[in-house]
Amino acid sequence: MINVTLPDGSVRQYEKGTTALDVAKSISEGLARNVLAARVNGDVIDATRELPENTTLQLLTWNDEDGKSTMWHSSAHLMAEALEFFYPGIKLAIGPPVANGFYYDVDFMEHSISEKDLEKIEQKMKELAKEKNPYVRKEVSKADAISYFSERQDPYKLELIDGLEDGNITFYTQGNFTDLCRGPHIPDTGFIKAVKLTAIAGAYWRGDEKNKQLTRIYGVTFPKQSELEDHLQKLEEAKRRDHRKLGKELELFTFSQKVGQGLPLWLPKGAALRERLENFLKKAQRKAGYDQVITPHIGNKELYVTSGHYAKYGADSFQPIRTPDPNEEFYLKPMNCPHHCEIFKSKPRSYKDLPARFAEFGTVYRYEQSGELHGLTRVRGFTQDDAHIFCSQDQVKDEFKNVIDIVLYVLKTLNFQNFKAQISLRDPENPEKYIGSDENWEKAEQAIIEAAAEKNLNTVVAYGEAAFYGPKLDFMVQDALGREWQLGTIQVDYNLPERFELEYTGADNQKHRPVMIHRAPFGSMERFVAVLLEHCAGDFPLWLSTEQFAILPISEKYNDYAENLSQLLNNYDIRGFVDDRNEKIGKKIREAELKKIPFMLIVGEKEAENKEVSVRQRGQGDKGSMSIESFAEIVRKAIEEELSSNV
RNA sequence: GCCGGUGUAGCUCAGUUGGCCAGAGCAGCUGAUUUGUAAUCAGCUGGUCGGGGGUUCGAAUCCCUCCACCGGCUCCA
Repeated sequence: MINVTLPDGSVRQYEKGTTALDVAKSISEGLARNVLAARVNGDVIDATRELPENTTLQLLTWNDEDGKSTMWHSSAHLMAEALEFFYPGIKLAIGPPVANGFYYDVDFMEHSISEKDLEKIEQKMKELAKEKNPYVRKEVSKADAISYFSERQDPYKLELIDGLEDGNITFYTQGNFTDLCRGPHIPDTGFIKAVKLTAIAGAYWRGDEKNKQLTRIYGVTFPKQSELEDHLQKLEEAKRRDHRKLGKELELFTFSQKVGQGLPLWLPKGAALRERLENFLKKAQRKAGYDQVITPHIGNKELYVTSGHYAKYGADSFQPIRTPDPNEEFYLKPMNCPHHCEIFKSKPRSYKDLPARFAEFGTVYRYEQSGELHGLTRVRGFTQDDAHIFCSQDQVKDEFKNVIDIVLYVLKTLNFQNFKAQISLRDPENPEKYIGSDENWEKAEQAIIEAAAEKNLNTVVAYGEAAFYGPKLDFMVQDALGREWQLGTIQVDYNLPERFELEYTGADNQKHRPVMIHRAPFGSMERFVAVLLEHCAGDFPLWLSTEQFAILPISEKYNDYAENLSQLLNNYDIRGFVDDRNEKIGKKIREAELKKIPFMLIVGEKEAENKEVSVRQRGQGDKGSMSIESFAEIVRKAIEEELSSNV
């Protein structure tokens, strides 16, 4: 007999040879139908494998992340089976589950495949799924594994086997398909009820662009057709919120082939939005003791030789700007830090001057690979809400906490609840990759960890993700498709103060090297606006809206009254316009709603007589009539509330 | 940069077995209408069919090439 401990703490006894699936059946048939895999003593294994004598068991279903990924992993095998049916002789590389489904990388050899072929592959997968073929696990020796894939002339699997230990190799077979695989897998293909192959893309073998490029097919499967439909609906919603689409519709920004790839043009409404965000942050920074500075868009080559960026990125960036003097070269600035270092150096500094905080909305240019460009999130010219703090090592922690406060204020004011904070530290295995003394690194890493803890941040620690010049703390949020984007960042830098030979005089009258902290709460104006657009679907908070109200006269007779109201609201510092076109009220309302204007003020005979306005709120409909003063008060209070989210 | 896809009016899109002057809706302009909470009606304007080259009696449609965009890969100070 074996003892099985379930998550609720209860212990049950079973015959030797019992599987997780048997346990599920003993609890209920319904549960058994939903069990995709099992967590046994911490490891996720097939639900069909024999349980050890003392087992802590958790049955995994579609509601568990591990259940889901097991299903998707099995789906990748199912897709491979279908692919081999249509394209005999193809070579399979790897087929793992990912965040939103699975993929398989395939070398199609002489075959070619396009999106049109996906449907027939889906159909075949569904057919195969209906056969309810079990996924059968088999342990094989390394020699047998090699001989199996040698016969099939699959160089990719052979390379993978080469890296595996003998005695630790397993094959999984379902139907007519056998694959090298660690598993685990779902009990049989019948669990897969809905299939959607989503995309074809290129991917390099082992992610190295020197290797052969394979064809990657992405797909997603579900245990119910309705779940697939929900998923597709979510994708539609994501498309609706896409910042590129909204940016065009709301006339915020555009691109021009003539101006160049990745170089956004901010339209009047977009520029107004940006200005509001900048002022919002400037105000917060002023309170936090920052000084605003301004530096030019280009810098002498010497500046970047000193900073080290010339050696590292010179050849892959925008090429130099020349002058009539053949010995002179200027570069577009790829970052603001070197300029700010020179500002620090502009006069002797004392410890009493520290921390010095220089802030600039600095526009920088980076030659990103053309395939990397994406709307406003990845561009070649962008404006960082940059600042550099020069402080002593002892001040790092407090400065970090102050910056965290600003970042949180920004995220909270704009209603980003689902952000992640990542602490990036050294890779303990490769200490030689980093510059700066061990002691300073130790101190800085500790300072970040403590600052984050004291600010109650929910953090993940990533070893080896630090920059070569210092550890950092990044804030990530998700876009409409669930892709993660880094917004705010705070980085410690030991490199530039060294290279620029920055120093200050300490209380001991000795020269000391300051620590530099880079930070950008938005990240960049471009990326932040993009993510914000997707986050709020274009429904900006009132304080950010370019047009806070639209006055809609019922007929042209009331245009004068409307114009007066508009002036009045302007005096209250509320922005908006009068839609004095000769159109029906229904049309004016529709268009104002589509333009995402927060308040529509409808005026006609009644309102003109009673000196009132009829207020309609975006997405909520009629709010009734009131005086213009009451309306102004409502707006004032709403904005005050939006901006008061103190940390 | 690489793989795959797309490019027709300001916007959204029809039109591709090569063939009458390249179409629609919205937007814009003109006029009628003077309107009560998500589209009033009529007329008009607008396109080197992404750029260049080629095949053909004839090209939006077929071929070559370049550019941009989209989905990925790689990269991201």
